Amino acid sequence: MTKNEIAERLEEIAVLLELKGENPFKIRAYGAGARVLESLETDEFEQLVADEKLDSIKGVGTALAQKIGELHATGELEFLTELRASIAPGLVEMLEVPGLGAKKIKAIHDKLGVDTIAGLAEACADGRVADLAGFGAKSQEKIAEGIRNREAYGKRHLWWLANEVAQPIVSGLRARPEVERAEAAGSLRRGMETVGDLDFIVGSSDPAPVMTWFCELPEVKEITARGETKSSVRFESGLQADLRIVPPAQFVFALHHFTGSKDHNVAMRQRALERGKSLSEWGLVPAKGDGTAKEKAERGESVEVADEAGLFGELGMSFVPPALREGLGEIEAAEAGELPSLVALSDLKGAFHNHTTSSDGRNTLAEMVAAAEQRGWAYLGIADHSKASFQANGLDETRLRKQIAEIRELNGSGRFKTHVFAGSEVDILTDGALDFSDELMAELDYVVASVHNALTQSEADMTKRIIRAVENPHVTMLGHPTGRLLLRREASKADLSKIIDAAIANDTIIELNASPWRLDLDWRWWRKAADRGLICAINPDAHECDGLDHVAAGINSARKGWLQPHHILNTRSLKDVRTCFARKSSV
DNA sequence: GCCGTTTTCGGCCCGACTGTTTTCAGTCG
Repeated sequence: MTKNEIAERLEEIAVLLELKGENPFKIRAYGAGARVLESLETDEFEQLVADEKLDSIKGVGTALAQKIGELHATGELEFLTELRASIAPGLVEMLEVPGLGAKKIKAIHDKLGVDTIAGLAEACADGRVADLAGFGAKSQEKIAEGIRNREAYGKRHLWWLANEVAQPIVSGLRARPEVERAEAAGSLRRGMETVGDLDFIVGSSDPAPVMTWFCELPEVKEITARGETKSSVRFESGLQADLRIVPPAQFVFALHHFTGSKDHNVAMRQRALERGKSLSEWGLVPAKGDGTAKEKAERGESVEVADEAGLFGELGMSFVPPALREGLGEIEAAEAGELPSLVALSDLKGAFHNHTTSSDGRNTLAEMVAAAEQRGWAYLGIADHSKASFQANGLDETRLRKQIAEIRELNGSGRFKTHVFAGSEVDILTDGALDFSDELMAELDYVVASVHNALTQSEADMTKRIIRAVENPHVTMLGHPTGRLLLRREASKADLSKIIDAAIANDTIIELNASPWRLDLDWRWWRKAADRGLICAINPDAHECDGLDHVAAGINSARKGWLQPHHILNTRSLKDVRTCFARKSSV
């Protein structure tokens, strides 16, 4: 069993133990074990298993090492099998209902004998839930509502769409006279590919009118909590938003706290404690002394900081950009002054994977180039679909040659300042062969090779198929390597480690497809891959002019992957990109 | 279940809000 599959099993154990009412710290240990496994490189993990050194991993002790070892060797774990058998799957599902946690689910199960969502809905309908100790009419109605809207409430939201909702709210908050500072925090600020809910942090000494303004936004469908300093609302789409208002002096601490991630915060707090201080959303206060952190902060015992850089500085660290705050080594790097200078949107000088009306785009070649010029890009790559993608009106050899000629003519005309590269998004056929001949591909400036069919091949077949394409000397870059569509379609099964190795060995670039629905290759792979020499191309996969702006989503992911400008092809000058393409095509 | 420059036991991050309670447990982030 692979390391990520093992991590999933540990996560499952954590959930099941929670429903059993186990010691919360034991539960946390399983969850922490799962996360630490996910962060390990596969080779590293396999070595540790071979050496029987699993317990040398921080967060993995004797018990977890034994269980991980058993899962790795046999793919099964008796402990888990028994645990599963002892808990009805319906109880696990109930965790998705807002307001229901392990304790309440246990009470419902123990006292009412209910072990399915349907059974719970019935128990709400006939009033049995309200009669339970610790429950009442309101809890019952909330649970019933949660079951009815389970699908919409449980759903995550694409970063891009959530950001479109969030930005006007941030602007609206900042425009209010009572508001000194306002930011969107949470996973949105960290640039995660999907977002569970929105978190707004406001610094103000007069919170009441701000709270009212927020709760009365026209798009609010329901107010799920309303207090003096915190309110939660739900929008029509099911997206939930929280507003927290703190005194201006505490704004930076609250912003940092609610930006997260949880792992990052835990590490930051531990670091503060090592220095005799306690960090919370209220401030950075001495760990010793009377009262809670909040009380100390209110007595003025917190250090004062003007911004987050000041907060990190107090803990002897350089500023950690929100994108890196995932608890994946950023604390250590910041302490050592070894944080990367992350790539920024302004570093991009163009992009390579874009479509026109020749295949399935909505704008013509000239319109797309004009849009690139408007954005100040030095170059734009056109890579329309190849003939195998007939559903996308892919170009055959004749139409492609005609397009190449058009592009050469456009470049020669001097009509646009933006240079156009003639490329193609060539289908990787089922067996790994390419949809165009080597001769035709040699006529292009570059080739993006992508998989568009037979996405459900076995891992072995898909890996072999993609590697064969990556090894073709005419393939400049691999497009959307896993084919995933966020929240809609799972990634294809493939051994990405092997594919990355093959790309590095063959001087082939891998795309970070910046379409907000794809963000593929996922940011979690990039840090180590780039360290080993993999070059990235951030490509919007634009199907219309405005689609070029999706590079911003790609930049978010690239930053999360610790990428710097020199890791990314499209930060290079026109001249350098030409050199890179020429080297590849002269092979 | 994990961890240790207070090391083999006793901690483990912490606060807001809700609902059901009369002082707090549960959920959430």
